[in-house]
Amino acid sequence: MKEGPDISQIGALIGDPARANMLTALMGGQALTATELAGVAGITLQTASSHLSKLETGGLIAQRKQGRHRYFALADDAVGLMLENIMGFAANRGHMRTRPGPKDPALRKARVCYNHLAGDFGVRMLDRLVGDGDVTLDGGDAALTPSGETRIAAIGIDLAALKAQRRPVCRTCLDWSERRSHLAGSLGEALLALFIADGWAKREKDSRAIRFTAEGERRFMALFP
Amino acid sequence: MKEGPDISQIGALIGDPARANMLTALMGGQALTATELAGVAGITLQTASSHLSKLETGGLIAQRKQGRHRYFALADDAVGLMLENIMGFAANRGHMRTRPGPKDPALRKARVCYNHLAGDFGVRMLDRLVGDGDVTLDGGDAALTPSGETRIAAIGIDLAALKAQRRPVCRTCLDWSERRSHLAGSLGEALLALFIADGWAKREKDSRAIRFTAEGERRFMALFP
DNA sequence: TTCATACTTCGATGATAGCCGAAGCATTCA
DNA sequence: TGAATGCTTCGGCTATCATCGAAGTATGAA
Repeated sequence: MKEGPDISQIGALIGDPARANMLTALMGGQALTATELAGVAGITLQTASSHLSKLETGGLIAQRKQGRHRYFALADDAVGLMLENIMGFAANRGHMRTRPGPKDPALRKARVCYNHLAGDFGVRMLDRLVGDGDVTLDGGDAALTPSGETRIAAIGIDLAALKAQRRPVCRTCLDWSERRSHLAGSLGEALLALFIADGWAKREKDSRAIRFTAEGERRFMALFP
Repeated sequence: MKEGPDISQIGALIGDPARANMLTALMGGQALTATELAGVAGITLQTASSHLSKLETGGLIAQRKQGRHRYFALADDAVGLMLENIMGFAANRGHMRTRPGPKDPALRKARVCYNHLAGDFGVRMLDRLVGDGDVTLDGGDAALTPSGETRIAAIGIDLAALKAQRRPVCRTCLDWSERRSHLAGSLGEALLALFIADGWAKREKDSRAIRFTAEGERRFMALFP
């Protein structure tokens, strides 16, 4: 026995409630300071610092120093994909944090998944792109077809800039609430950023929820009917 | 905060080395007794029993009584998919169990992923089916096209029987060694079972590795060139 | 320089949980 | 019926680790 990767180290990192809360908060996509993360986990700064260093050596998060602040964020997309995957399983087995709160429907409708759009809206968008032949799927990978490139460029995304990066442009990510995939990768990130920059939607304070304005929702539905 | 599913419970279950070893062993797909699982985890029967009851109430495994034996197995496909996903991440971050052993190449070539074929062979098979237009992908879901149904039936799979079941016929599963998807679902299970029943391949003892005979490999390559 | 903020490190404490020995059920076999 | 096997439950031990107070380091502001 003793073959293959060791999942217990990753599991142990996620297994502590304080660390799990921090990771869930970081799934919101914004980099947070140690003090903020201590707040969401409900622990003191010292304890949080200890947790954060463990998460960092485990490769789950990365920090960026900026002045006297240290901003922590998920290490990369892969962490977000894995966490969303586990969330899907947990939701499936009834491992919910508490009773479903009032924010639950909003989360299921539209939320941030690390850096891209998830929930009903996110799934709908990918469904439409695939259905129209603009995106092809190949396992966890995805790719834009020529017609898709035209469509995305028409929306106002600078595709050349995305392709210049090393990370994949298109990826799929399993949605925990819809149990279907939505669009991740640098394109997924750019699309969400565009929706927010154009005022179609904005992030709720201290939550992963995304709220579309009436006008924004109308335009979104027009783009992905 | 405190929104969405709680990943810490799942993480804690996977986070203990003994339990992680048991789950990895069960990824081999065969149901094992408490005594056997205690062996792979390197602990006594009493301790193993305690771990197993935790895994069961957590929804990760299920037991089947048979005479004076109790056979434990992963609860369902979803558990296998999640574990393989975490393994992929762990391998990616260098969380390996030990140094890569002699069995490592064999595992990467072909192995069992709960109940279906994984590794290079598994990925190749799905690639071919998708490339030939026999399987279409849609996020984590997949579906057979009419031409695919003909092809699968020609191989000798009773598709009607698979469709009669409630579980999905086609699913994709992210492969930890190849970092691409292979075919899961009842069709993935049926195909592996067929390869073994026809003597093309057989399971290695006490390992997830699958060894193809020379003749079996030739036939497999002819089917999925 | 002095003070304040942001965070880390050290040290001590306490609770959790893994672990095993022993005893208790349940099933099968002789 | 008695003995053996397979597994669970109980009780106590121990080690780990999360936690926080206190002290230390680093950056920025006054």
